[in-house]
Amino acid sequence: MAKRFGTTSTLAYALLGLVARRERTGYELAQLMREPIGFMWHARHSQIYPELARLEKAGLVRHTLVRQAERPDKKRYRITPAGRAALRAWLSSPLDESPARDEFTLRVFSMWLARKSKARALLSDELARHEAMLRRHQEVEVQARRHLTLKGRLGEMHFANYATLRRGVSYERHVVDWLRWLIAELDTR
Amino acid sequence: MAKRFGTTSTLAYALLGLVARRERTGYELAQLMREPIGFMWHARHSQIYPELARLEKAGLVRHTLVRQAERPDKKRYRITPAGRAALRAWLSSPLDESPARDEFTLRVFSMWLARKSKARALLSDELARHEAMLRRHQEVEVQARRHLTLKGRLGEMHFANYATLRRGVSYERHVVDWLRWLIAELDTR
DNA sequence: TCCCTCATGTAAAAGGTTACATGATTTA
DNA sequence: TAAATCATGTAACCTTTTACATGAGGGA
Repeated sequence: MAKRFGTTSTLAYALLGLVARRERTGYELAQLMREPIGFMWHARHSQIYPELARLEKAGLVRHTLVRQAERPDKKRYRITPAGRAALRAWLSSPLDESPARDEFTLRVFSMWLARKSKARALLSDELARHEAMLRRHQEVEVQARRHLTLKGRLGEMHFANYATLRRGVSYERHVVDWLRWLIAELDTR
Repeated sequence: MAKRFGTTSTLAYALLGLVARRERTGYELAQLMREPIGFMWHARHSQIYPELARLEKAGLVRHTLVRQAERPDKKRYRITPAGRAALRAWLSSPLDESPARDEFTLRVFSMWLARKSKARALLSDELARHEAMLRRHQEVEVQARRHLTLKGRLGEMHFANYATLRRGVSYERHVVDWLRWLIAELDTR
């Protein structure tokens, strides 16, 4: 009979998804939650450390202590078979659409209250930010494409990386296009 | 000297943005947080009613009681000059990027663990959902375009509506394109 | 008869951010 | 000398979800 694992949050699966790929310390996971996977799910170290403890209590990960001389000791976590099974089960579990929270678009919705100069500033700032993001994503995408020739499990893992990066590029491109259209419209009126 | 309004959450501005357009009851706001504005910022009635009370205490909205015979009485809220000022100030306040939380892409990131049939099911379900959303957005966009000829404040308000809808259409189109690419890639490998 | 709509709230719990706490080593 | 990196944690607070609570009227 299979064990139940209490309430398992999405953060848990974000962490499991990273630890499934290779062993990680809490510190490393906190770094990763900024950049590569952070574009999909963000978390701070204050949330990560307790969550790792919970995952370990549930038997989904286990850690070994790595003693260090010049640096603080660290805990290296790896996924257990139960953890991998939980992650796999989550993949095909029903997905209910996550509530949208887009503060920028919310501002655009009330933009008609602002003076045109303020509105323009808001839009061009955002455009600059997304143009920078687009460039950054594209650079990483080029690197990721190199690993694509691999076959088997490892190849599929690299392909998953590549697929999520493509999404990032596609997303930023759509935002940039929309913002450029919006700025042009605003200048015409 | 201008009054300070404690900590004002993004939800507060979502509500103010709606009440600035026309008087609303809490119940109506809760409906709106599902569909039109709900695509930008979502909230439940259990969050909305207390927030309206806070906004009123801060002097940003005021309500009048509307007595009804066959239905429960309701509170009709309208924005105050201070509320409109707060909303305007928020528009040009510094915007820090909101943390990404996209459970679907997170699943794609760990998709390599699943059997191909499961992965396909996950992707085509999501594709169907976004294709439906795209159609729905496009329909509303057509209606919104009709109001675009108006001039002045009202015209700019309708333009803001139209702009956010365009964003919705653009977003859904990017997701649909990405998912179609991903499914095609998966079938090729 | 049962569920949905209208209409407003409160309470408990979960999820997430900010701040507090420590301490050695390296870089500017 | 000041700040950043490595490395782990806890506590207080705010935000959001889920559940509890009430009650009349209309439609399947």
